[in-house]
Amino acid sequence: MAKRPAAARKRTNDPQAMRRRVLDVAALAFQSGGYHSTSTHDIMREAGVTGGALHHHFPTKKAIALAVLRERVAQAVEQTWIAPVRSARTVADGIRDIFAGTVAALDDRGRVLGCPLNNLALELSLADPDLRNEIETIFDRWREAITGKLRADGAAGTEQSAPAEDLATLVVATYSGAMAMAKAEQSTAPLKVCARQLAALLRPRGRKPSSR
Amino acid sequence: MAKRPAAARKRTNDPQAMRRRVLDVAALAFQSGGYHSTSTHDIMREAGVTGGALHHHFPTKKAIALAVLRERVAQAVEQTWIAPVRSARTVADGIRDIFAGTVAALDDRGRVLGCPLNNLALELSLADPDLRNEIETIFDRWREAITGKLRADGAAGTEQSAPAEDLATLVVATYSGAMAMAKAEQSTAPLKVCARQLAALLRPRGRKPSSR
Amino acid sequence: MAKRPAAARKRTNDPQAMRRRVLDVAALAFQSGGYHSTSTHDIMREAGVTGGALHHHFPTKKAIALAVLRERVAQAVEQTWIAPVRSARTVADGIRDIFAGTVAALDDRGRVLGCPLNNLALELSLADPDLRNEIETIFDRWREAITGKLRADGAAGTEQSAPAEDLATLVVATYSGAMAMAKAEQSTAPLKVCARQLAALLRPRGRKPSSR
Amino acid sequence: MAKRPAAARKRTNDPQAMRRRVLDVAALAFQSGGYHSTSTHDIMREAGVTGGALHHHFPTKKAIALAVLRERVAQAVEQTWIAPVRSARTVADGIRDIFAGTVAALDDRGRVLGCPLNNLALELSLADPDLRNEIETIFDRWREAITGKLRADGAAGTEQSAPAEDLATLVVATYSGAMAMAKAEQSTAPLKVCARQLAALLRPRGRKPSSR
DNA sequence: ACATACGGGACAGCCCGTTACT
DNA sequence: AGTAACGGGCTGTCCCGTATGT
Repeated sequence: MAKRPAAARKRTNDPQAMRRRVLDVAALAFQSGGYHSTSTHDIMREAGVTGGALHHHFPTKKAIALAVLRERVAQAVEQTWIAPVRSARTVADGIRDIFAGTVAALDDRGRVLGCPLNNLALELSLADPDLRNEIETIFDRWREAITGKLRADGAAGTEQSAPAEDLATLVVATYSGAMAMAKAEQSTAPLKVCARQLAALLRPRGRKPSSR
Repeated sequence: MAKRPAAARKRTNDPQAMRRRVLDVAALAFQSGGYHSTSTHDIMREAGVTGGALHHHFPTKKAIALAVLRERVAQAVEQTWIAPVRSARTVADGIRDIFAGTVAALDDRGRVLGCPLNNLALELSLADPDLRNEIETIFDRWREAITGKLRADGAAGTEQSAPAEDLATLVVATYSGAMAMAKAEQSTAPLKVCARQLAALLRPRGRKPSSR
Repeated sequence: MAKRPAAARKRTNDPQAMRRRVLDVAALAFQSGGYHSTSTHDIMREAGVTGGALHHHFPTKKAIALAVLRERVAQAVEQTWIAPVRSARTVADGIRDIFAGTVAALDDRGRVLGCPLNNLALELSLADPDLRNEIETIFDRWREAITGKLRADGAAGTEQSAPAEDLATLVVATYSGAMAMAKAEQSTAPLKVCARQLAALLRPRGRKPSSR
Repeated sequence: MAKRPAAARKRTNDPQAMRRRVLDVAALAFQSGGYHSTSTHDIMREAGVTGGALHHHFPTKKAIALAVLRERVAQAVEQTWIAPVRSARTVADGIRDIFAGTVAALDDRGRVLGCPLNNLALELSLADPDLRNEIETIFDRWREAITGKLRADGAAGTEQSAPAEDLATLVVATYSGAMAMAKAEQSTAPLKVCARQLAALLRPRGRKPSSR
């Protein structure tokens, strides 16, 4: 009672899988070579998708970038930062583990590709307002997750010397910058160093901080 | 008996000026739109240079990028960071002033173009080893200048809790990351926040900060 | 137990209305921008029709063109020329009124789109024999209507100096050419001028024209 | 001590020849298939020109169309209409000869390609203001040449019953329309018919035509 | 030192048509 | 009858680099 003979090669419509494949390929390519260096043909070839199909799902290259930001980069930030920070005992613990995890992942791989958000942020922020907006949103959510956790820490007795928002900004900035340096030097050293510094900064100081 | 009247003569043999013009234009274009988004024709048009002349000075586009890194970006880092840090009273003072100066400069202008070194670093580090090398060198010099000054501070009695190299890395990373966020948000707020945090961090512990 | 609520139901099975909408949209688009400049997607979007539905009614783009010629352009010629000429008192009167009506219609609208038959004739006559054939047929019917009326006029006492077929050809050619010039100049002036000339030509010789 | 062996294939820069080749090919292609049906690749292949060279001389396809209008179509109108009309004994004679020449030329060839000006006029007048402007200019010059000659005829004793401008418009419109019909029917018959009618119209009234 | 002409190959986007599916 | 996914190929444009010419 098979509806279809196995021999006949048929096209099977599976838009979600195709869309997923395209975004996976594009996300990797954008991170490896950047947005402008990645041609739509590269994506098509790599994802095994024809031009017509690609154009059906993403009318322009920018649409791919937007979807990558929304459905891949945001998700990556969520998985590697937001969720771990929230589930960590304290922010300091979370950050330490996140840095350590990132370093381990990079050491496993050969090349340091850098932070996907940062890569696209620097390349596209000035190029297009829509993309910039999306990028900003991801940065905001990232920062807010840390802010929230810092406040929770404070409420739990771990006092901080500075406003939670500011500390969160510092953390995000330092991570981003360390990633940029790691990419430029092709070494995880900057990440390790910055992890230590941030840990020291976030560690409750032995005695009450004088004031400020 | 010249075919063209002297008045219409446009060609002024001044290779150095031409080279300078090309690099100025390219440096700005690379920062505004990135390396790949800037075509050689853009540069030619903007600099008022023909293809032949451009090719005479820079055989390839990569050569322009290299020259921009060596003669413009390195110089910018030298002027905005290395020299000020060296001539400052302490690292903390220097950094505070540098951040303040950067913020002021950005506020004057409309758009936040980001750190030229960082921009090119993220776009080109993986694309070409020569360029990556050049970028790494600039990062190194930058960090070393801070390291040296931190050591001098320490010798002068201002103690630091962490190795000078590590603190320098943190400073560079934080500045780079803050610049990335500033570019993404088109706001100088991240720079201001990070400046405050770095200042607190570099301030000798145990006693009240002088003022500010 | 439908998956979609009845309110959101959009699909109204009305093949004739859909077909009519497609042809209306296509006829206008072909006249405004030409056949080749109008994409099937333009038509689909404008008519609110999906690709499959369009393909169901018209397997190819050429089929749309054929249908537009047969069911829209031919009809337009019939309405604006053939019927008015037949029902006019004399050919001269009919032509005068037709030109006047056309001028009035164009003056009302902003742009002079030109004669739909002429537009498609010049663009498609050489491209496809079937289309050319259809176009020729419409031209023939147009000319024959005028020829017949001229003969009737002659039988009624209004003599003509030339064969009716030739005069009809002249009228059609002059109208077409005047329309082309009107389109090129975006002005109805050529039509007005040619209308006067044709009127003078068709006016019975030998005695003074009554008026106008 | 020859600098180079004769066997080596050399590139010889001949911009004018290349430009001429491109325009010749484009003019023919635009007339045969129309502007939109002619791809730039067609032109490149046919003219033996590479993409880079084509782009150097004509940055856009529209630039090719403009040049074709200015340097080929305008020239064709000048050669086939303006010059002959001016050098003819009377307008009537000139028009008769021009129509006859056109018919002869078309009969020689297999296909009736139509009037190049008219073809482009109908296809491009609404598409682009610059092109429309150029087309209008050519129409104007054409009409003015006839107008001028008509006035000269009048001064020489051959009276006309209508303003010279109007008669010129009629002539141009009738020729254009006859050409459109000729193209649609792939026959020179409409041209012959219209030639006779125009001749009769331009013949001074009141006395029998000499002969022919 | 500088200018113009040119070579090829890519780029993103769009085209028309078809096929799977409801 | 109608929808959405999909196939490839083509479009105009632009790219960087080089060769020819002054």
